[in-house]
Formats: sequence, C-alpha cells, structure tokens
Amino acid sequence: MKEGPDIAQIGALIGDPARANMLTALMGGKALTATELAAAGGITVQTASTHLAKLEAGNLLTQRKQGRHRYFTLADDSVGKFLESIMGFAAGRGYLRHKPGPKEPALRKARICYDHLAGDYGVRMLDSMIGRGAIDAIGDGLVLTKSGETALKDIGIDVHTLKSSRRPLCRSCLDWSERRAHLAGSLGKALLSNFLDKGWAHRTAGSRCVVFSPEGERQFLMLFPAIK
Amino acid sequence: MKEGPDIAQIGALIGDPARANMLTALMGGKALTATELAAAGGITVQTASTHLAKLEAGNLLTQRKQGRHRYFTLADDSVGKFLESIMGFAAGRGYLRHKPGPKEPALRKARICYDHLAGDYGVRMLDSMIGRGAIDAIGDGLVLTKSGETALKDIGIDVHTLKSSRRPLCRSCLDWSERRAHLAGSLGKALLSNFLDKGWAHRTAGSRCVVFSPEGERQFLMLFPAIK
DNA sequence: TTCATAGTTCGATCCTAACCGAAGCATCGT
DNA sequence: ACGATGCTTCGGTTAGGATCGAACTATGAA
Repeated sequence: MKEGPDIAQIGALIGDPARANMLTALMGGKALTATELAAAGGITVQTASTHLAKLEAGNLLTQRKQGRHRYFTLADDSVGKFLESIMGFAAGRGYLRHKPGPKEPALRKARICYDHLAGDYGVRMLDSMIGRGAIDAIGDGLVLTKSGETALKDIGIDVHTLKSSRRPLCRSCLDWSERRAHLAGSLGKALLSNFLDKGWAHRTAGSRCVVFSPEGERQFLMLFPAIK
Repeated sequence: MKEGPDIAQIGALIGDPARANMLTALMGGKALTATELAAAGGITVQTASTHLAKLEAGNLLTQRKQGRHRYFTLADDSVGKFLESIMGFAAGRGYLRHKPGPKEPALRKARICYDHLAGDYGVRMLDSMIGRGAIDAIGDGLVLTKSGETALKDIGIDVHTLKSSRRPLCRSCLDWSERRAHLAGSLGKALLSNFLDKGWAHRTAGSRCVVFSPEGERQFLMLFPAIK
C-alpha cells in the first residue's frame, strides 16, 4: 500500500503559511537573515527560528553563519525548481495570496526566479532569442546556436566558461505569470547578472521585483525586440 | 511582502499523510472509488470523504459519479506532473514512507507514472531508443527521429495520429527511483498501452507496479537492448 | 418493498503544532 | 568589561483540524 517517496512531509513543510511566505521570499535568490525572514513570514523571530530549523532539517534550506547573522538560502536549485512548479500550478488555479495589489504589475513585468529573469521581460527575452536564431527550441529543450554564442560574446558573456560548469547551460522554466517559458540555467543566470552589473536594472529590497532604469529598459528592448 | 501565488494551501493539501497517500495512489492513473482511497490512506470512509471534498475543492481531484460509486482521478495531468516533481525531490533527500519492503524492488523495476512507464524499465527504454537513434536528446528535450517513427510503426504505433493531439509527443520525466529521465508525453503513453494490449505486462491492483509476463519481458528486453 | 452497499454529514473528542513572552547564548562594537 | 543586537530555547496557551461513531441520503439488487 505504502509505496514510493513520502511527499506528505514536504507538503507539510510548505503547507504552513508562514513557512510558505519565507520560502517564497527566498525564491528571490538572495540570502536572507532570520529576522528578515520573520518579517516576510509575518511572525516573531522566535517562531521564525523554529520554522527555519524545521525547514533546514527537511533539507529545504541551508544556513551560513556570518558574524552574528545567519543567512538562509534555498538548499539547492532543485528546491527552487519544484517550488516554482507548484507556483505554476497554483497560479493557474487561482490560488492567490491577496487581491492583485500595486506591486503585482511590476512583479509580472520583471522578477527574479531564483537566479534568472522571469515575468514578461523574461519571456520576451527568450522569445526574441529564439526568433532571431540565437537559441533553438527543440521539443522541451533549448540549445544555444553558434550565432547565439557570438552574439552573447558581444554583450560581454563568455559562454565558454559557462559551459565548463556542471550545470546545464540552457533550461526552460515555466513562468507562472505569463504561463510560458523563460530562460533558466547558467546562461539565464549570466544574462541577469550582466544586466544588473551594467546598471540596466536593480533588485528591490524585500521583493522579487526587478526594476529597470529608463536607459536600461531602452537597451533591453532594443537588444531583445518583440517577435511578431 | 505578499507576492505571487499561494503555495501554502497546496502544500497543506499535500501535507496530510492520509491525503498524500491517496494522491500517490491516484498517480497510478486509474480512477479509484472513495472506499478504495480510504484504504489507500489508511483511514475510515467518513474521514476519507472529508479529505476528498477538500482535495476536490482545491482543484487537485475530479470525481465522476457512476451508479453508487464515485470515481476519483487527478484533476489534470498538470497535477500528476507537479506531484512527480515533488516525489523526485523527496526521493533524492531520503523522504521515504517506510523501510524498503518486498514491493519496493518491483516498484523500482517497472511502475506507472500517471500514464506512462517508469522505473528501471522506463529508463532503459528511453536510453535504448536514444542509443539506437530513434530519439534525439537535445538539451532537456526529446525529439523523435524519422527512423524512430518507422520503427514504432513496426510495433503498431501510428505516430501520425499521436502528433495531431495537442499534447507534446515526447517529454522527459524525471524518475524518482532511477534519478534519470524516462519517456512521458503522448508517445510514452502509447508505448505503455501497446505493451498492456499485447499482454506483455499488466497492472497490479491497488499499486503502481507494472508486472511483465515472462514472454513479455523477453520481448521487451529484446526490443530495447541495454546500451553500454 | 426491503435489504445491502456506497458515500456524506454531524457532533464530539483529541492531539498536534503554531504562537509568543521570557530567559538564555553568541557575537559585535565601544 | 559592558551593552546592544541577532538568534535560539523553554514553557504554557490556544486553535485548527484530523479522526471516528452514529445517523442520514442515494443507488442498486432481490
């Protein structure tokens, strides 16, 4: 009767609203302290502490001590991945934590998905790269083409070093707001870093939103024209 | 602070052991009655009834009345998909519902993953098809080749009709026991149906196990030789 | 009609776990 | 050394929800 892995424990860990909010906050990819996470969860630090201990025991989080702070991050990108898959389902079925508020449009426009760009802009970027032949979409998979590689070199991304990492270069990730794929993998991460480094965009504190500067937005839209 | 979809509600639904067991049972793809699900969850029918109502309200299940029975199935293959993604994570982190029992080996060998073949045999089948060039693995994606299409025709699968469906033909699905990919999508489903129709294998009641007959096993192993 | 089976609803019990106040460590700055 | 800050542990309270017995509804069989 009892077969296979136990999903109940994981479900229970995610099932508490405070913990779910903390996990969602950590989907931003940034390491957060226990106090910050307590705020994100809407609870006191004591309560947060016990929650964090449970999440860590469940291998969903890891912590790193730094001075008198403890920085928590998702244990692994596999955690971010299956959380996003649940979010995708949740979004499709109208599981929303609130009525769409003022932050919502900004979040749908551009946000961080663990370590890469998501939202309208994330989807546009991938579509544009596919449209101009920088990336081939084959079945579920994404493959960087030769011409794509040289184009990336021009904007300052050395694909060669990325390839040496064990992590896949291109990976598609389902976007919960757009319900279409955006670009994940080490290349997705590199592109986001590139934009942030250039000052085209910056992250907002305590949120997954990514805000583009006027100039950055201009450059981005020019670099990734819409495909009709 | 509160952004994005609410994963807590879904987590809570999965987080109860009885509900998780019922959902896992439904991953077998077969429609089950409330009484059968109560047994799968290890609870009385009254309790099961309230659980099932909650799961249905949460859009994880649908029911179909037939006479005095109510048959429950997963609402959608998207449910099966994200459940499997959680299972994949759970299996990798040692979340097991029990010490490995007598059924465990059979389950690892061949089982149903919603509607296609998983386990050792599922992984072997995909590896073998890739090895002989019937399927190309490109990045994350899988693509059926011309030669693969004709080979499938020989065993009685008409790829053309499958292609007309909206569902993707080939899709890779992470196997929680083998931790490698097996073949999902409409082709994965068609292959499993094909084996069952030919009598090579049959499902076992109340379990996700797929049991091959001696002759069926011989044929299967011959058709999908191991790749070294 | 009458009985049996499948399932739901109600009511009451009971237990887990979330929660916070207070106190205790650990680390940093001065 | 001393206070301030970040975090954990302990203890006691409370609330939510899982559970089942019993009663009720619905469908099928005889």
